Amino acid sequence: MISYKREKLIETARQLFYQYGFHAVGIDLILKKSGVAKKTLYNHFYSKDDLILAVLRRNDEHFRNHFVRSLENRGFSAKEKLLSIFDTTEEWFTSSQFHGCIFINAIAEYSDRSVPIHTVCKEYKRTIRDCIAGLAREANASDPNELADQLSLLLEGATVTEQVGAIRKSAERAREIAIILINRACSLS
Amino acid sequence: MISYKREKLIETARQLFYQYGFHAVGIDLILKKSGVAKKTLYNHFYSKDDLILAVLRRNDEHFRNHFVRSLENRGFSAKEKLLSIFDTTEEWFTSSQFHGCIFINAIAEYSDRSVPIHTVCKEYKRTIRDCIAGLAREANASDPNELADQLSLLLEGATVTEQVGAIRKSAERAREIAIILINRACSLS
DNA sequence: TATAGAGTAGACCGATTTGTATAATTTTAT
DNA sequence: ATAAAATTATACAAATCGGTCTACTCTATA
Repeated sequence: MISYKREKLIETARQLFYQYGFHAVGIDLILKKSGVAKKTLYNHFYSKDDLILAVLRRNDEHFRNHFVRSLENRGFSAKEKLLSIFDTTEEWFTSSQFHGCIFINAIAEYSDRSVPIHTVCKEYKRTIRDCIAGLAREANASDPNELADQLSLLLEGATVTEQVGAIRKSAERAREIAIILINRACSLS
Repeated sequence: MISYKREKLIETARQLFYQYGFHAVGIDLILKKSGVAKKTLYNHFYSKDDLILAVLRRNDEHFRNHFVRSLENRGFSAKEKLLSIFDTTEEWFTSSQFHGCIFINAIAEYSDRSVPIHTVCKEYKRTIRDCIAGLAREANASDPNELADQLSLLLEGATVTEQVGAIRKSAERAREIAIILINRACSLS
């Protein structure tokens, strides 16, 4: 028995927070856009921060599923999968309504490392890195952890650069650098 | 004839915006922390957004001065200067009260590309890239613009990764990748 | 048919938001 | 020294903030 109102709230809030920011978007706007009553919101969530947490966790699930699935479909070898990360990323960039990484955006507004919103974002980033490290291990990289950290750095850099919009073709650029790093780390295999 | 009150407001606002975000920090808090009267603020600035713009422009000046000066002092050859970017960056990361790049943080809260706050941030990023491109040209890189874009991407990636805090030693990592890219681009000289 | 759970609309709360207005006081320049 | 400018403290406005609460409606199931 899932609640459609709850889903509707999360999805509406996600879109608004992603585009306009977390502090900039008020509860009332979310209610108006979703067509849900205020009481219902506070029936499902303790507070606005709790709703934000739900949005981030939902985004985590969706994004990670999308991430992993696209890796499965795209590459055959682990090395190809590592590279295809940047193809998936490029598709993300060119999709409509791209406003960077919502977790990065959230951390920009919640810098206090002790608040749950911050830690959830940090954990997500760690999970993605570990996912990449698994692929690097599969690809027999000499130092899979280091390669994962490197590719993560490229990913973040491309995402933020694309968000700013002052420099173009970030995903392609990150991909090219990734080729160099992957070949370097997997030269033995 | 510079206004001390104006300077005080900008610096106080800079600290608060940088740590807590732009929407999260209200005018009243800035006034309280700076010890300046509200009328004085609106005598110097049209609005809160105008104050934010002043903060960003001030940050632009300071950061760019610091950036260029540290490059002058550190490296001797253009190639060394390019690399020393990441030493300067590492110092920045380890300084107290690091909360990422204020321009990136601002863009996260003001995604609308038509608002001045967004464009000022974008222009800043472009200026830094062009500064790096100048060094790359000095270093006789085969494609100085491409090298500048690559190093900018590394810089952004390291900054955001450090801000999140899930992966350590981002500046050193970016530096190591930079060595590879610089040597590749300047192999002829 | 009766009941319980979930949702709705909207009033209401106190606090806070950006920004204006007023009047007294201090600083500055000539 | 005097006039002008700048700054002060504070009250005020209108809107919005997150959140609580009441009263009413709808629907599913026992």
